[in-house]
Amino acid sequence: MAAKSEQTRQLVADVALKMFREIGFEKTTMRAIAQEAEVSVGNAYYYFASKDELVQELYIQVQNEHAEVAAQVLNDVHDLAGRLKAVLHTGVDVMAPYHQFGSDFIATAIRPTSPVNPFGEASNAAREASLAIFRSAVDGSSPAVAKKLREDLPELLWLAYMGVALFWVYDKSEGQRRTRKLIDGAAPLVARGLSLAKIPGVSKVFDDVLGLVRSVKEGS
Amino acid sequence: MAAKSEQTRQLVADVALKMFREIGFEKTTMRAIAQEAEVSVGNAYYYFASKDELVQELYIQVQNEHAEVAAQVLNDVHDLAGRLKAVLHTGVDVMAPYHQFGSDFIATAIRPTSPVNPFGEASNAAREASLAIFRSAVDGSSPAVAKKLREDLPELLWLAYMGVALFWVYDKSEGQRRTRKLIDGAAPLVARGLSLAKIPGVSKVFDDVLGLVRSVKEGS
DNA sequence: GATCATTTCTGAACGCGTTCAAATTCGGGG
DNA sequence: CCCCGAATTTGAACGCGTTCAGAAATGATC
Repeated sequence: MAAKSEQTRQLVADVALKMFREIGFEKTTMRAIAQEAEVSVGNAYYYFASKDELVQELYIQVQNEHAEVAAQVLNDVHDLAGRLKAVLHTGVDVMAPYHQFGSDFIATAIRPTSPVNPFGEASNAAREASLAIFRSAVDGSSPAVAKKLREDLPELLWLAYMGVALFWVYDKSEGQRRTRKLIDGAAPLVARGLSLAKIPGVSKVFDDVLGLVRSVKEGS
Repeated sequence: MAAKSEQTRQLVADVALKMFREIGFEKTTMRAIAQEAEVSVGNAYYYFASKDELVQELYIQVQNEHAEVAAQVLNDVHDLAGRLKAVLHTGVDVMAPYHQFGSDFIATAIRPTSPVNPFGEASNAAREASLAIFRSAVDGSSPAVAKKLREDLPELLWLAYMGVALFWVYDKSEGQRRTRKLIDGAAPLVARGLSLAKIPGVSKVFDDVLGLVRSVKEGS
């Protein structure tokens, strides 16, 4: 029965995520996970090559939940500011249970060799899923976003989202109220700022920003 | 002789920084530092409570060097774009020897409990020194920056600088050419973007951005 | 049911950052 | 010169993430 193997894997992952949530990253030792799941340490390593891979498991799960919840909410909102708010707020919502875990997660994720590094190979799928949310938020908005912005905007918004996530990690206000405030304030501002692209003097600056983004994105 | 104590401290710090530069963060173990400096492991810990504090030593040294070099270069440049370029390029210059060390440094620094966290208490002095560079770059520029921007701009630029540093860490192009390109492209764009603040329709958006920044910066 | 390769599992061991009780060295007062 | 409290130094020990040789369970083949 191949299910037995998968069962052990799930057991370890479930125990780990539960402990991450309840007692944080550092106190959740591999030995403690193994003991709680009633397997040997080596057995946990048979399924997860490192503690980081257990973090990746969490990352994927949170990401999937975000995509699901955001898609739901986006059905009812049509202006760009509202859609941005929706995506960002739902993002913070799904991360909420892991707030105390956040700084350790980011310290792990920021290392280029980490499987959870959002810019890295190992999380291509997760990043694409996350990018798709922003693409949907932009493409589905009415009034429509200026054509020339439509291609690069989702990626820039996703980058901004990484910034919001960083802000959220450091946000010690109760319920991370300041992050909510930032989202509520920034989303309409971004929408209004983008609408300025029609003003002739401003348009050129926008073009140059996009040009710079594109030239820097590619290597060389 | 109190100098003997200081001598040991310096010896440990010097050996550590040299090893950080030459073989990176992970291979520079506390045991290796102790052995190279010909002291016991415990003795190294007598002067530095953790490996992180040795990283802090490096951080302060790099910061001081940046302040010094930047102040020098700023004497000869007067337009905002040029001054920004100068500060950013010199920043990258002084970090250069530690590029391979960068990701480990940032992973350490991003943890709120770390002494090198740029937003944390322990590096107030270093942050103020860094902020002062940007304040000088803004205040000393001619033509002058719009009055209403002058107070908050240095902090925002410093924040952007943190972003550039992050980009630099991930930049695997030879000599970090892409980071240089980003700086050369972004600095004039920022200067031009700021000059748009005079356009009536744009001015209001700027005001709102500043208002948001201020309201989010303070708690609650 | 016996055989055997493969998958799954075990726990001791390694090197790491860090801690700490004890040993050593130092410097000033008798 | 000697003594003593403080500063400095030592190295064994702890818990951590990770590794790995080998034991146990599994399932395909006859």
